[in-house]
Amino acid sequence: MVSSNRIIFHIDVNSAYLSWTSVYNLQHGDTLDLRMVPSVVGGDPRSRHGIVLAKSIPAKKYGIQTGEPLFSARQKCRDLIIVPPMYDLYIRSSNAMVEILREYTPYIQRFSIDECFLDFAGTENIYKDYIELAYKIKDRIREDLGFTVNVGISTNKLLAKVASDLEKPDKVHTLFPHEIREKMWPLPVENLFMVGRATLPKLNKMNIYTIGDLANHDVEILKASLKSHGVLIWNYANGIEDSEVRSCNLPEVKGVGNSTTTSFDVADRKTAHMVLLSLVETASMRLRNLGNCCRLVSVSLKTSSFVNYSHQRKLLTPTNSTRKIAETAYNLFDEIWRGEPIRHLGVYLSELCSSEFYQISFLDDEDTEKSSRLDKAIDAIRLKYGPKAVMRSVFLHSGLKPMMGGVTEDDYPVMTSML
DNA sequence: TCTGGGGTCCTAGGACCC
DNA sequence: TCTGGGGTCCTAGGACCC
Repeated sequence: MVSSNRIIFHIDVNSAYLSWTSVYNLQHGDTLDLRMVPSVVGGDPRSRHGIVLAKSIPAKKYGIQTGEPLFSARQKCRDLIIVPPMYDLYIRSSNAMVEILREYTPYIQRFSIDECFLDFAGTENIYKDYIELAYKIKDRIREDLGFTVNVGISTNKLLAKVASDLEKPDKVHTLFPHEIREKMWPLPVENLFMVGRATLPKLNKMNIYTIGDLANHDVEILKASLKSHGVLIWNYANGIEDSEVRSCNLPEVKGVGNSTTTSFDVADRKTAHMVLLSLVETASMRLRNLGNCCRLVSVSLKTSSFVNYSHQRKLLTPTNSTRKIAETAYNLFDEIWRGEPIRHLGVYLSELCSSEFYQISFLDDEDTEKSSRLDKAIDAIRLKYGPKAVMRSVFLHSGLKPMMGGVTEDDYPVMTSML
């Protein structure tokens, strides 16, 4: 049951990756504050990872956007400073922030590495003024940790999130239901959560340009053309949203996947299999760490001309065996590959179930049991000595990493399109 | 030196069953 | 005896988020 007058905060780290790198640099003797100059965090173009992951506010003024190629970002600003990502630092910075937030309420949902929802249910007698509280939290994070956040305040998560996005950086905004018309409706419709680059042109075609235009459009017409998504964004435009701040009972993981853009085009089956094996090593280890088996294995690929396709297969019995999953992935790949040069390969394991059930049946199949014990032993060594401690001999001198894809120990909160 | 990687959810079409 | 129709499962593709 959701109370109608909840108080929800949305905390959003300003230019998260960039701020965190900047603070780290300043703390280590650097004198330049990257946040004050046109700068971005970006991948390495030599390995074909050259996109903007985060931008400073001055970089934004040049029209630089997250996700855009560094090549094009540099054309917009010749003096652009580009720094590499530091993922370990980002996880530590995120955790440090959450530790502070926990002092104010136990009801915290980590929505992504740099965003949290806070629910202040049952605190009416503790906090007299929530706006004052928001300033206190914001300033506390800045003083203790050195980076700034925006705080959005409202009665549901959607409105709080829109509020925190209003004006940056280092700001507190409210967006209560009575303020929707004045503060939210004039905004461009693409600012609304869940209106992405495919939906925007469809809305524009219907003469919808602002969130207010969407809110006041006939919902039946939206439903006819955009199906359930049309109803969802119409509700959002009207501030209607009632999901819980999920601080516990987190939804179970639906699947684990790893994918990679290779530093060169893969042109032969054998190399493709090696990349797939490397991805399966990472994904299946994550699966085992979760205590799960999967029943569905999917392989996806992107060609050098950016065409995507995928293929999947349901297994007769669930598994978490590296060998079994890799063999399935090889077969799937061989069945779909049309022979073009490959830029990107991915493996996704889903339809998960607990691995405990299958412990017993391992005894039936000597081969499966052996393979499971081997996986376990290798996982333990990698946990203790690092992922490079054990590698399959095929990777020796291959120039390929034996375990591709990220998210291992510190499985940080997943980012999703669900509130 | 041009375009990432981790997710969740939805839809459409075809197979298959009764 | 000139072609229904509902339900479910499977698969591929694409939407969205950060």
